[in-house]
Amino acid sequence: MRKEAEIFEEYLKTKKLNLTKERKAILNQVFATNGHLEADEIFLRLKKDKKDVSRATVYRTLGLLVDSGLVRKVYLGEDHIHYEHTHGHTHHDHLVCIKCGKVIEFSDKKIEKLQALVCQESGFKELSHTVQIFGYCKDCKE
Amino acid sequence: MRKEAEIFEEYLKTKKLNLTKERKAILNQVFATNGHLEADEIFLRLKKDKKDVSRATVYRTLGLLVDSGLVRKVYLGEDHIHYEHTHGHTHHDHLVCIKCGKVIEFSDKKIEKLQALVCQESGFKELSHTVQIFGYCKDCKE
DNA sequence: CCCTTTTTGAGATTTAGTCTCAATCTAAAC
DNA sequence: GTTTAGATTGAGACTAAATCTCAAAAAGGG
Ligand SMILES: [Mn+2]
Ligand SMILES: [Mn+2]
Ligand SMILES: [Zn+2]
Ligand SMILES: [Zn+2]
Repeated sequence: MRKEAEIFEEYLKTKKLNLTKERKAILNQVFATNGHLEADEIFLRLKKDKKDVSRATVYRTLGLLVDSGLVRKVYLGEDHIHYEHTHGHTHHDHLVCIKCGKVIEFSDKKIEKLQALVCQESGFKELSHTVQIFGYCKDCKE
Repeated sequence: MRKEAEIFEEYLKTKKLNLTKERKAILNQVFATNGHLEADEIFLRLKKDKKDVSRATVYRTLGLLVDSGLVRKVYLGEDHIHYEHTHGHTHHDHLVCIKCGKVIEFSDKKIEKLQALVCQESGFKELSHTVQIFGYCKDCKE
């Protein structure tokens, strides 16, 4: 498994961009966190760590990380986007509890295969997908 | 197939709310449109039709329509929500072309069944789900 | 060192959506 | 038909996510 900083730097090079200390700090913060992060959380954590970076740079860098394929956006039914790193994880999708907010990850090869089939039938070239199932988790249903 | 206004009125009654002319205008606008609407589009169309309704009322009523089950929110990868009416349609999900913006609808019973199975295994009670597949449509891929 | 390009941060801006509140409407009770 | 409590609305203030602007700073290649 190659290190994510290495991959990111390589990606940046192809765009003639540099891996600055700000970008590295954001990368590290994203990969230090398991689960689903919001942009502002990254901004605030870096501030606490005295690795201050502006909000603009956080958003700009998240965009680069998504483009590089190391990170993806996740829509969890809220009014803002979450991010999760994908490097070193198998692809998965989400069950979202609308009561307690818990997010359960699942992956299902069969579903993925059928989705690929749907795309094939439409002549559609898939780049990514997201599946969200909203409802009540085990603890919240009744 | 029961008329949507009837269903909406019934739903409103259970909440001790009335089907006002503003709510009716919004309902009509939503059901007059096939495809995916944004809140502001509804606001502007009503303005053009001289059936002026405030933005606040549009958002408030869309919330009621979603709660009533006649309409659902659709996330298409943009920074705002789309709405589509569900009454009289079979459930479907979406392929979204990231180049031309086209949205292709699909439905697949097998996928739905497998999703239900995933929920069952997690003890999760599904209320709704959305699947979005992003990529290039037939005309845009190459 | 010079020169060009990249990068950044502060803060302004945009935009979706929500909230407030006073005025108006509704409907049921009298 | 009057009264009255509750529902409804619109204008515009407000919030929050995300983007944009632009001048200053940093980096990189000679
Ligand atoms: Mn996840
Ligand atoms: Mn649709
Ligand atoms: Zn829960
Ligand atoms: Zn297309």
